Amino acid sequence: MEIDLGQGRSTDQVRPHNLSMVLRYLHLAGPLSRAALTQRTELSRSTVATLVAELTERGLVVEGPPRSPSGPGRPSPEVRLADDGPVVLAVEVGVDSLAVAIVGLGGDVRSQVRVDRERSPVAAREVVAEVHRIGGPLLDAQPAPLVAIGVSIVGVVRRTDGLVRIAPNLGWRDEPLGELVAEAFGADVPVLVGNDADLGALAEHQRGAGVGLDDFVFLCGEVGVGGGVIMDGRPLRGADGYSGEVGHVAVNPDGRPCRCGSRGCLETEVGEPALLRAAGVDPTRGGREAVDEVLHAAARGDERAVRALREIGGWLGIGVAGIVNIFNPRRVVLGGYFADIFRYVDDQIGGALNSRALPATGASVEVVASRLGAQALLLGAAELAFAPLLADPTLFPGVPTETRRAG
Amino acid sequence: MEIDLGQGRSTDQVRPHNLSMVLRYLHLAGPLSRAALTQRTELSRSTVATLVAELTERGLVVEGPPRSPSGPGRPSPEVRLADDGPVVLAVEVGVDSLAVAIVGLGGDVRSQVRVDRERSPVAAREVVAEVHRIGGPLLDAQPAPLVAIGVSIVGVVRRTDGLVRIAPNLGWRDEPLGELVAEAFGADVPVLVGNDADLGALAEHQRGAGVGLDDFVFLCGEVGVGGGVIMDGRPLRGADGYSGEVGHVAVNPDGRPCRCGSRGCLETEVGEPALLRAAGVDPTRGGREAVDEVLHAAARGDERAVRALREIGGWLGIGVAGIVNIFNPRRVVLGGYFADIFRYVDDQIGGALNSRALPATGASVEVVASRLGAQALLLGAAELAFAPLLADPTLFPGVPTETRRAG
DNA sequence: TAGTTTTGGTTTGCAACAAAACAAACAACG
DNA sequence: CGTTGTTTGTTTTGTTGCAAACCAAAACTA
Repeated sequence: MEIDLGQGRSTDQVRPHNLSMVLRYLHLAGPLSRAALTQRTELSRSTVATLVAELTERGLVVEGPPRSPSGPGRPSPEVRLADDGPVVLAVEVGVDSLAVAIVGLGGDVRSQVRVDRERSPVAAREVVAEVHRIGGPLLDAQPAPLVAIGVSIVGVVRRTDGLVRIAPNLGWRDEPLGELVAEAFGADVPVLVGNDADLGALAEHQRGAGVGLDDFVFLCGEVGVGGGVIMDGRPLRGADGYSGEVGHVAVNPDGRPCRCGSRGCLETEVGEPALLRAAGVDPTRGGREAVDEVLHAAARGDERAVRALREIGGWLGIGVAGIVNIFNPRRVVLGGYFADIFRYVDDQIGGALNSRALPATGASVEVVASRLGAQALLLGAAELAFAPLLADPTLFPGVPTETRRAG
Repeated sequence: MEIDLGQGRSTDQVRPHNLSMVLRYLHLAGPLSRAALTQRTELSRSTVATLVAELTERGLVVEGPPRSPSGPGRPSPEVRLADDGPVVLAVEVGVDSLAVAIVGLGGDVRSQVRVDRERSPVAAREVVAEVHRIGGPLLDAQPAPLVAIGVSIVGVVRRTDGLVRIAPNLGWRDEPLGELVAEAFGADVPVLVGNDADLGALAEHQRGAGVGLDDFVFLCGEVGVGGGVIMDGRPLRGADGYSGEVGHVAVNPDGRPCRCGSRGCLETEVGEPALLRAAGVDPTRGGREAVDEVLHAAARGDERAVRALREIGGWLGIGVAGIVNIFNPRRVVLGGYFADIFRYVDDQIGGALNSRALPATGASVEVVASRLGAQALLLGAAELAFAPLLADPTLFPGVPTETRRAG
């Protein structure tokens, strides 16, 4: 029961912190003049100069000529992320597809491959082999230094070690996905694994519909329903990293039984199979085309499709209202197939919020569709992989030039 | 859409941070030798010496003789919080009672008064007048400098300004409670208002059943059900501060209608009135005696009381399981009247967790009763009031001795 | 009483940022 | 086309705050 309040701070932790801040501004806001950096960081000009110099020396940023239309006064050189800076490998293991991408700082997707997948259980080793088959060439084809691998997975991931505790749609239990990936790529870089909805939230927070918001929830509709929560500007994790699993919020007392043992969970009522079933499409087909079929039918005015969407929208609204009551987010971002059906269910979600959310909480929330769409998970995986470097840019370049305090 | 990553850090922000850390260690862990402080903070001896010297000069701590049974080596003087250091006024506006206390650093309750209250709507001004009537003498009777007033209220509080948006049990809507209290006491100190469950969580985290845990949920049973959530060591707030309002999680599809417009909410199924009604006690009576009556009856083996407790336990278990799924806490702490009935409902909550919580999440959680009991809310209010001072001890003593950077 | 251990106190050194003074680069204006 | 004003980069100097090293002090141990 030792109380641990963390460590005291010494002067030499100031520098990494400030380096991190400058790098993160460039990472999120894009190229900025040195003058703009001094303004944003509220540091002095001399300090920003030394910080940029150090980042330049480390090969993370470059200073270019000032942007053309400058005002009066001496123009300030533009600082931007180096083209030959570090990259990460982002991997997305989804229900319907596998994707791999090379991503640089600033969310810059250098190359990308996506392949379809059968919607059936597969061994983890097979998936990893396939990932390596399509990802290997990408890695070989690019010269920039790889610093980490980030993996997004449709499943529940333990925070401490990245173990995939359960991934129902893949038929996995307790698969050490990170280790398998590291092994396959023979890479001596860290491999970080995250839940897809958590990573979607991360990506939307930084480059999507959650930019500038400290408190929002990302809701990801697939076969199941995943949730990723950002509170106070930081991902909600929980004791083991399972926080934000909102797929099993109860929405329909008379609903179908759920694999969690309950009945009428959000997941069973608004997962993709529920929509297809309601619309009279074979739910075992699944995938984007099946959903598109329903949407097209609805656009044509097909009665059954419209009714199906309305039904899903109703339950989704109830679920969103519950989530809003619990988390009090500023915004709810709908991703996965929810983004596709959003314009058909928007009104109903609004209605549910009006009738079921607590007045104070419901009034201040906004529901929108994902802005990153299919890219969200890959970008989130990249973000996960870049996180350590962004938190302490002195980790790069990798070869430690001097002894560093353990952390 | 300006991205704000906060400010860069300069060397002179290091000192306040380290002062804060030392003070918080003493605040939470009690008296510590200087040697122990160097160990915990991982700072050098010389730094700790100057930090303690500054805190001593500010009148926050004192150095006393070493504790008697010391080992070999030069004994290290014991540093403890100053007896004549700052105090706060803690106010608790509950359903059944009002309480006021003078609290020093370290959670030291110097004096305290509690009076019963009728369970009926009252004007905010009347409540505040009563608080002043019982709290004024306490303030007059103690010499230490008052630095803030903290108020716990059974209601939903807006974070930005402490406005009480709604307090159903008091019949309040949009009452500027903080302003009223400040006015009544004519005090020129800040008045901070917080939701009771949030403050209970804060108190349990620091001095109760949540000590040392980074992730836990405090569930407070009264007429309604409030929730306070600590995640990653910090209170969950949400966009407006309404986060953690778990009273309206759906637990019973066939339950009674709730004032929120839904039906079978956690609050309607396990609030105090639900227990009394199930046990055949007049629910309008309410209060501790009524609950005690049920508990005594159950202890005697009274069939109806036992069944009532089992019924409540069942719904509470379902609610807890839902909350556990969403937040993945390490522990759930039951406060308010839940603490009193805990030993009767323990098993059922465990059963519900087994059957309804997701395996990974449910396995790592523990449900316990509050350790602070009736003191929790007052201590939480005190903690709220002390928070600014603990975060930056240079705020004390109040008279600014030199210009300080705005922030 | 002498040796060992641990800590407090003091001095010295270093890292990092701020502030001030100066130089450079541009726009606007006459 | 030169002058003036504005803004920024650069260099120098000063300050803050922590660590490390050394010595002295205060206990225990034999």
